[in-house]
Amino acid sequence: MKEIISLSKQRGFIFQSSEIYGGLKSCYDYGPLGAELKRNVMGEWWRSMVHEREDIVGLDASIIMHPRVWEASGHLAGFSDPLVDCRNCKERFRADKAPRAQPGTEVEYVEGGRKRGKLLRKQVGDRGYVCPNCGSPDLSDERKFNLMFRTSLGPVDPLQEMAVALAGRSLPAEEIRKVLEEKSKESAVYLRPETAQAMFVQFANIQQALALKVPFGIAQMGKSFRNEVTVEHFVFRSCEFEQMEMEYFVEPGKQKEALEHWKAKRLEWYLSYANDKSKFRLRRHEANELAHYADDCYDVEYEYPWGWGELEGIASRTDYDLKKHSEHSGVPLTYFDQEKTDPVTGKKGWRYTPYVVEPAAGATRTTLMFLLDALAYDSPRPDAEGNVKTRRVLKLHPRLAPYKAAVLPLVKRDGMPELARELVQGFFREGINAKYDEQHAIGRRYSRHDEVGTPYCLTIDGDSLKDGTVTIRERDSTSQERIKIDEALAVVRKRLEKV
RNA sequence: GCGGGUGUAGCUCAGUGGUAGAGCGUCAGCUUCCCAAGCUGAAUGUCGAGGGUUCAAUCCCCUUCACCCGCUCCA
Repeated sequence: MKEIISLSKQRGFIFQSSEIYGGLKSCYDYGPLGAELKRNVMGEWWRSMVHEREDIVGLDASIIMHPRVWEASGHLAGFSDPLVDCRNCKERFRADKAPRAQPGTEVEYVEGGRKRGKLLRKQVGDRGYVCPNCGSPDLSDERKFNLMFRTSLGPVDPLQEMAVALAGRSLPAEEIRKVLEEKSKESAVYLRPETAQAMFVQFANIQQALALKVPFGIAQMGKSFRNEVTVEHFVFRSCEFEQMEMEYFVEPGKQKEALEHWKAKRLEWYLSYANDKSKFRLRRHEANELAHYADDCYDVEYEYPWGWGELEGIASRTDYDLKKHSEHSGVPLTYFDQEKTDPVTGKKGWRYTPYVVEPAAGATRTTLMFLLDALAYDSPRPDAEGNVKTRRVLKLHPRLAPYKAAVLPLVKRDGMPELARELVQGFFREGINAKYDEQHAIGRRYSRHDEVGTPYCLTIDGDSLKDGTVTIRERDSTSQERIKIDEALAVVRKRLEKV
């Protein structure tokens, strides 16, 4: 992990946010190379999910939505669970998920929450639960921890409203909180904690505008925000992250089939870009870990340096979301199929609320995963000087690589730079991100491009000027072949084609 | 949030209670026609931030910020 963090910084993939100010917890910036990589990851997702599918369309919704969206989705309630710290074992847990115990009864627990040690006794408090980890009733106060970022929309400063409301009044903490809550609620809006809701909220608009027939899907990529309890593992879990989600709407009863389709399809997508296919797996959720809206769920997991972790969740969300939004908004979010027979009435024509299968991937995580998957070291070998060097190379899939080709004049004279610049312009005209590079000796340029994953290096040498050929060097094997300059573009384009 | 660790040049790291070092990299010049080449020269640090102890702190103490490794939830 340290390797990839270090490489990320050295080569301009990922920097810590606001680093000169000491950095900001869990916030990261994608540098020149990282920006390209992440764009490519997301571009490939969009291509496979939207462009190559007749049944899926795209959406790019506002990050700030009507606050009632989150009321309907359950995020406002579900995301403000009371959290409690255990004073004995220091565990932090959700009060509503803690084991219940009769207030007043005396319980035994081990000091520090260890397996063996001093036995302590204490009565269960009025709240009627104990620590799920060590069983101790010695707990901190419940604290509300809202996972959504809240801000205020509009020019009115809610703090001023609060100040006026509270001026000169002496109230207990609970009362003050009520006033603050009420005053802030008037202008309160939230940064979306997932992109999914917009696709439910715009279901009817999209279905009608494009005259879509079930089954169909709506896909969206973009930023989401969550005040995570703990942030960890570099960009793996951060408060600001990027998602790639798709909601696939199907006829009730067809969700199982769709889930099967998407779990296979999505795993295959990752594998088609990855080097080490043994590090991927599908894991089915246990009944007790399913979200309240889901009736089944699979995770695509990757074996990160710290163990197996999630890349994408493929959930069968039932008709929960559309129904909830329909209830809260009063707008029917249903689909009418003229051909089908209504199973209840037996008449032709069936109006129903579609079921949803949702492959929801983390774009930020996927970017990190591809970096981890790509990092490789060749076996050490001596260089021209006899010093043993280990080649570090990012074996990124060519379609994900920030630069597709580097165009290098072997030396900076005799017209080589001019010819190389001409060639690189040709790539730009084709929309292929190539890089002209004339700094340093050729070996060092190869090495730098290996480290950022550039799959092909095209070198203009003396022969190029005479016979119009160029050498093309392949990143992983470092082998070279000589091709015609006129054909260089076509050769690279051909190799970039998705297999 | 708790425990353990880390923070010194662009990067990787060494170091000492008395005005800071290496390797690599960077820049300039010369040389160089294929895998981090050579020679010459040059630049670079509020030693993470704030406070304290001290004649003197990068080093000792306190606070704080950030990251890494464990413990738990999500994409």
